[in-house]
Amino acid sequence: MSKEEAIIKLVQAFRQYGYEGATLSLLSQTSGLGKASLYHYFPGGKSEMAAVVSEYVSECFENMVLKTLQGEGSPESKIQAMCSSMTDFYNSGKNACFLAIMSFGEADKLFHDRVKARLQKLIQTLAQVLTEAGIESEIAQKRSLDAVATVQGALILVRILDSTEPFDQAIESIPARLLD
Amino acid sequence: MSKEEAIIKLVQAFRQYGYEGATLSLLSQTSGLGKASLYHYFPGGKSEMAAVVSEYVSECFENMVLKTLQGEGSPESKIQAMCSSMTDFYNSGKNACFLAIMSFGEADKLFHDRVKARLQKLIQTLAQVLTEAGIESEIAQKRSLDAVATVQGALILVRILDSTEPFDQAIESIPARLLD
DNA sequence: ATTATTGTACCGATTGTTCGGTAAGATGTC
DNA sequence: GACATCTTACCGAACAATCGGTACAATAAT
Repeated sequence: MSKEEAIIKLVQAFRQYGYEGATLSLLSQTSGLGKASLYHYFPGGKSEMAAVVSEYVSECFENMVLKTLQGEGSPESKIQAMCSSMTDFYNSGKNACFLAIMSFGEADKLFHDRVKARLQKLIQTLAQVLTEAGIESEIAQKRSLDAVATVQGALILVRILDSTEPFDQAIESIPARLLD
Repeated sequence: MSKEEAIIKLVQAFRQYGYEGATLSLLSQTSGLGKASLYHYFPGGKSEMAAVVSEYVSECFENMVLKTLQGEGSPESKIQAMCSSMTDFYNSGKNACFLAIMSFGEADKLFHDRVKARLQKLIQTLAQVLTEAGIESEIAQKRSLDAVATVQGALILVRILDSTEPFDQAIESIPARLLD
């Protein structure tokens, strides 16, 4: 098994159980690798596993979602593309957000700065697109923040309510909410 | 120390560290009670502590927030009152939402149904106020869902970004968003 | 005197982690 | 081509520490 294959399997475990809840034996079980083998790939132990997995997910997010905002095209089409890619990335809301997962308890102490930076980058990138659309910088910032919060909240509601409706609805509302 | 005082102290621990992260020694340390004392008050152990604390927080929420939606008065004033009481309840966003905390990992398995029911009650109560304001039932449902998601998301952003601005902004936007 | 509360010592199980070692393939030496 | 060497991938077993939980005696309160 390659390291990347291992990482992909670990993503699921951390997403579902959180940092504290994802025990080594669970990670071993989920990945199909023995505990000692996990330490072969991640000498830094559990925190390195979470860090590497976090990095991997962030790269996926950048390639799948952020990239749609940075290319050519009208702001409207970019935002539409972002909504579409977000639906894929979060699997219609069934995937919890890794940043949110890593903002609790021990994980927060370990990764707070990195998580914060990643979220700021998302908000800033989104706000940039809005200014391209002629929206004043301060308002663009506010709307980006609002959009990100709405999606984050929707991800929580999906998990609690056992329905993807909150996510679908949130995504649907994003374009109009950002561009007025 | 009375049981209620103990509960109040336990709230902080669960809120900050989550269910899995709140170890018994941490709960003992935070509450100032020895393990034996904790088991005296909560014979069911950690899961009972979480359940009782969860119940306590929910009652607080009902008395502080939901009650403002159920009394007399215009829908506008009720919603304004809800926003105000929510700001108190969540301490301007610095307090994480207990329902969200309890929707992860092991806690989700233990309390999923109860958490789901509480959230549904909030959404339904809010939608009820909107229908009083003459808004069509289906739209009322959607807007309530959206408002709750926005607040939930804002609570996450506050924690990650170390700023209460997302929460303040979310609360500020709620009345207009609900009543058009 | 009785009940409620608590500190201490302990339990088995599980935590994250490390060690020693195996199997296989690549690499080098002759 | 044959042998030794080295790296990579992996695992079973054990480590100290901590987990959630219990038993019981001591203390405090009534």
